[in-house]
Amino acid sequence: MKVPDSSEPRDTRERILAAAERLFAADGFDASSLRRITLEAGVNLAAVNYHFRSKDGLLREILKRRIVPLNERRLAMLQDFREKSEGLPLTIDQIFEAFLIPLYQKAPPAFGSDPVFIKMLGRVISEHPELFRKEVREHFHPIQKIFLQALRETLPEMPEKDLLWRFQFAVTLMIASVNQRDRIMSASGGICDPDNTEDMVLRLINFICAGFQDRDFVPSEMATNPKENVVL
Amino acid sequence: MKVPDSSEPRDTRERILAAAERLFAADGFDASSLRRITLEAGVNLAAVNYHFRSKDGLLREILKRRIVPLNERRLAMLQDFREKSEGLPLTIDQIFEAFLIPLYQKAPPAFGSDPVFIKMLGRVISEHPELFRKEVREHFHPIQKIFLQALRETLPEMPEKDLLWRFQFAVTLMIASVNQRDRIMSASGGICDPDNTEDMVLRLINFICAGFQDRDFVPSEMATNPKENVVL
DNA sequence: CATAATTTCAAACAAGTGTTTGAAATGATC
DNA sequence: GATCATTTCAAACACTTGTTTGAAATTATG
Repeated sequence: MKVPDSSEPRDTRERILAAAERLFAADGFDASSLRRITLEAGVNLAAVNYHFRSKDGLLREILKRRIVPLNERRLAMLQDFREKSEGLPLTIDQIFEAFLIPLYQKAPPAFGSDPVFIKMLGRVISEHPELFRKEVREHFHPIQKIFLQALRETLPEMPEKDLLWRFQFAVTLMIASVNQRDRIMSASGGICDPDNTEDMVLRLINFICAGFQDRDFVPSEMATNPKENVVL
Repeated sequence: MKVPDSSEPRDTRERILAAAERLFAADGFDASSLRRITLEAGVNLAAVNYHFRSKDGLLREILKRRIVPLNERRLAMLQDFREKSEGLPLTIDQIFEAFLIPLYQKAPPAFGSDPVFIKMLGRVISEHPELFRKEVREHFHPIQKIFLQALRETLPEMPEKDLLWRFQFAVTLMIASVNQRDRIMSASGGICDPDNTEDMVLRLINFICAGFQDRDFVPSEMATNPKENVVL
């Protein structure tokens, strides 16, 4: 063993998964070489291909390990709210609390105070959207369906397309807020601190729920008929 | 010349810039090799290093070319609104129309119907946040300051920190909506179509402006005191 | 037209990538 | 304790990357 703190005997797989998740989140998928991952994990280079077939296989394994318990926590929280409200439709706040908060919780086993998984998710989604289309279809779509149904019960008068768009904006913002934490921090002059996860997620829920409120928005003529030759 | 449609004589620089911007937007910075870029541009491989010093230099040149006219269009639109409203504070809708719409316009010279630049921006921001920190400081921060000031005039009673956070959410969502267009399309079953740029940007403005409306949000006990050992 | 500066080009360079290999080490099983 | 399967390891493989080189072609200048 190369690493000094090698305690457990047969944890090669786990060490690789932990190091890879952390590096993917910090530097992205392509930028995290297998040599770097195996070095940080304290295992041999060939171990990744032995245990996970390929680098892609390693990513898929990380995803599988995280998504299932994440969605269980989401559904449990939604169920708790349902029991409390006894038949009445949930509030938008409750729906998005159940949808967002589990994402920003430390996933066991924890690798630090960061919500590493969603950070990794954001990076890989924008870097290699095709790499886990299958996992998205298999694990995210069913959950999304459940939460969309809850939203429909709460907002029965909202047109389907409006509801869908706003929900997609919510998911997009949810992912990107973690992904762009550096930009947020620097652009706000350090006043907005995405590392204060609890503060950020509550503000996020508040912003998203406000976005579901109806308002009468009439785009200006400049928006619909932009002048000059630049067309929208 | 390798390319069949070589018409103009000394446009090597422009051809590289155009091909690179398109490829960076479509596949990301790392995934777009100089060989691919120069092949699509119909120029020699070494031309990039000759004209732009390095691959990083090429990216910086693209950024410089786009950001300046973009911000000019933003300020012009803001000024138009100011003249129309004669001293009165602008509406939130007007502020974000001026901030967002120029971003989604085709930038001249146009390479297609896509708003290529913001797509590229989103990819590079999440892939290499450090690569254009300087450009952000130099060109984005001043603009942001102007629009934040306008928001402050419109919402004088909102606490500074709340205003800043919501503005950062707006910027984050603005970038990510283009960046995650594939995910949005697939997750909504094709109902939400980000390629319909005009529709998306109007919905985006509506969603963002709603997020600036005040509402009384009290996080549930589950949000502030999550049960079990998973801490926020 | 000759000379000088600029630009293009094919070729090679050094470094890094994911993956494979086959032998050594370790583990479990009888 | 011998036999078998599993796991580890150093080394090499085939490939791609951004960059450099020095000569050829082109353009501009006197």
